[in-house]
Amino acid sequence: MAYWLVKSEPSAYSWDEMVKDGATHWSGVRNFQAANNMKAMKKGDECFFYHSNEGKEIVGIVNVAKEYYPDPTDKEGRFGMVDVKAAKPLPRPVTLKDIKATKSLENLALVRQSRLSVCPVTESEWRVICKMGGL
DNA sequence: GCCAACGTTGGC
DNA sequence: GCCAACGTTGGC
Repeated sequence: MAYWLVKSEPSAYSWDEMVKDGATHWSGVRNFQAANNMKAMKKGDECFFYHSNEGKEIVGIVNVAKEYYPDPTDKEGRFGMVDVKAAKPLPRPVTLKDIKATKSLENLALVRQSRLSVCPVTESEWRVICKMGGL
């Protein structure tokens, strides 16, 4: 079991929409590093759902429902996507500010590489954030 | 709205 | 294969 963090701008696709849809195609990623991370995802892996730009907080958890396959929105055919389904919300959203103030999360990929839209989370980081989020 | 960081593109 | 120019992301 591996852990990840995926970002979305609420104005583009928010957690509320994610919950309403139940499941969605995580399409539109056009960054090789992010795509490589998606390639490494296995069915059942858990991902934090992070709101960038507005909110700047982790609001929920989604599961990988389908592993990496071609993204039909990429005409070049170079990138792929995964399917994710909504799992559960965090009782208390964990903000970027909280994360930055937490010593054990200083190496979180989200903090170190703020532009990477799909990044890995270690098991210990996962546990720390879950605890902060009230799970 | 600004700007820093960084990935990508394209000329050489 | 290097590197400058450019575009985009995302925090502030």
